[in-house]
Amino acid sequence: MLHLQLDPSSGIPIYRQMMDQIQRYIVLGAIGPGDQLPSIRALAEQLRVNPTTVVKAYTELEHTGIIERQHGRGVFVHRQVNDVLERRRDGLNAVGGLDQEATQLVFRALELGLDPTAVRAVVEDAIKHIMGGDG
Amino acid sequence: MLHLQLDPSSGIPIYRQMMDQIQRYIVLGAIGPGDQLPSIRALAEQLRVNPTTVVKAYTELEHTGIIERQHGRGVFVHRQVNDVLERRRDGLNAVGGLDQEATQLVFRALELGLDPTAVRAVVEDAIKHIMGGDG
Amino acid sequence: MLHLQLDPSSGIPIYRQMMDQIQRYIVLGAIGPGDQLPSIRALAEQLRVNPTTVVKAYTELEHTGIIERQHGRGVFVHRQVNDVLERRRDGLNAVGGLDQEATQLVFRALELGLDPTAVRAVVEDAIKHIMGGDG
Amino acid sequence: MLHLQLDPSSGIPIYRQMMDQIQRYIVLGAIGPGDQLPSIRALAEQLRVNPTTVVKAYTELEHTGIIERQHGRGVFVHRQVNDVLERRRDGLNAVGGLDQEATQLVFRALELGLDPTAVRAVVEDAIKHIMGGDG
DNA sequence: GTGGTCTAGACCACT
DNA sequence: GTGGTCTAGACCACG
Repeated sequence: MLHLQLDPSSGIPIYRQMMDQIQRYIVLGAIGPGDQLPSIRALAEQLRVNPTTVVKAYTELEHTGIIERQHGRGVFVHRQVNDVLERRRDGLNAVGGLDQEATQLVFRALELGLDPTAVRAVVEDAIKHIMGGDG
Repeated sequence: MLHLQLDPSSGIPIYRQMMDQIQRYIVLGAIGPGDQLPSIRALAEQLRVNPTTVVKAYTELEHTGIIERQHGRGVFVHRQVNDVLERRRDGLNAVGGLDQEATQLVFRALELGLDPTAVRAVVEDAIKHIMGGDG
Repeated sequence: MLHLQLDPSSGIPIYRQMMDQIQRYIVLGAIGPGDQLPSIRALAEQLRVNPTTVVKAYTELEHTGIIERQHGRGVFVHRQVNDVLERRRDGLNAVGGLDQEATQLVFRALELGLDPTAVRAVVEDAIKHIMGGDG
Repeated sequence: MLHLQLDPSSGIPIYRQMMDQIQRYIVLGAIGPGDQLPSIRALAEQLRVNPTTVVKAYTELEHTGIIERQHGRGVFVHRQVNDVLERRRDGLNAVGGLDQEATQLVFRALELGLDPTAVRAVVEDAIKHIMGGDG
């Protein structure tokens, strides 16, 4: 059962929040290649969001090759999803790995008035949250 | 002389880019409490953007308590800006405005096959890189 | 149906008049937490003002925590609006209740050359105007 | 010695704050007809404001007949200031520039959970406090 | 000179 | 449909 946590007032588009979280389930192995995802209608009802929002999230994920929609059958994790992730791994490495994102994070922290120690704490929290509490 | 670098095609609103960079100047100490900022018109001209866009950036920064606008006189770094930053430091440790970004970072790391220790190292490098280079 | 009365020649900015009146509707309980407010375009049309003026009123009200804007969905009375009003109540009490404002009012009256009886009359009018269910 | 208290960040124009307070001194009898007021230059220096701001305050007060400027001699409380105040008393009872302020006061009271009777009491206290304590 | 407000209208993003 | 951003330009108010 796919459980997504949405925050309409976060400033991040709902369809984006959905995409990110579905991707994470896949990366963490909670769902794998060929697994079926909830129907648009079901997910929309469950999350109390507009069906078109689900459509947008699924469409974007399909464009990236993460999922595949089969007419009349449903939505599934793409059978070659691991290839996609693999290719992405290489792509990120080519650009220089996570350095840029980490730098960005630290800058954002400074802009918010946090000091380095606070940044480390936030990162630790994220690590704990992801590695420890997965479904 | 405040120099801002704008990227109109980044997807990030121009006023947001301005806010972030001005905040950054303040956090890094390039400008301090009471210092005057460029006038709306001057900054608009310099950056080749519409004055109302500058107004929006300044207005939002004023709402956060970072700057202070004085009708007929100009725009200034708020005299109690350090109090504001201090309060943020305390307040945002619990609320975690950076949580999502940090989570994103860790997930990207997972996609790359890195472990938590490697993430910490990357973040440390970023901190050193940024904090070590100030005058 | 939210009915706002604007006076363009009052010297008070239109967006400020809108803010004040919407706030009053909420304080008086005419609209409550979660209720939807008129769309920007609808309100602009109804009041014959520019949509950006409505945007400004709504933006400021959002900053105070009174309302909540949801991209693509609409504008709503903030679900925790009562918390905001509560905090404001406390704030006013901390500063010394209404004494300061009342004193200010009487002083202003003196500056205008009014005597105490006239002040009482003005206050009575305000009470009648608000409590008496104005059109 | 005229002592004015200015708050540049109150939102109220500085020249207006000056006008209000000078008027208040006169209404309360601290200074009377024919008394000399500080020179523009002296007042500007004392209050650390732009001389043109003092000029504006004095000019506006002169237009209302509250003060008179005598070329080369200085600025004085108008010798017929009491006539002006008298005329106002008669004329402005109906117009009431205080309506909005009174309305604000009543609304704040509502936010505090006070009823109309309590508002009247607060206003009475303010009147007593001001009228009772004059020289 | 400064900032404050408002208009008219375009184009984009989200639900 | 909704809100979000940006432009161009006018006019007003303040110091």
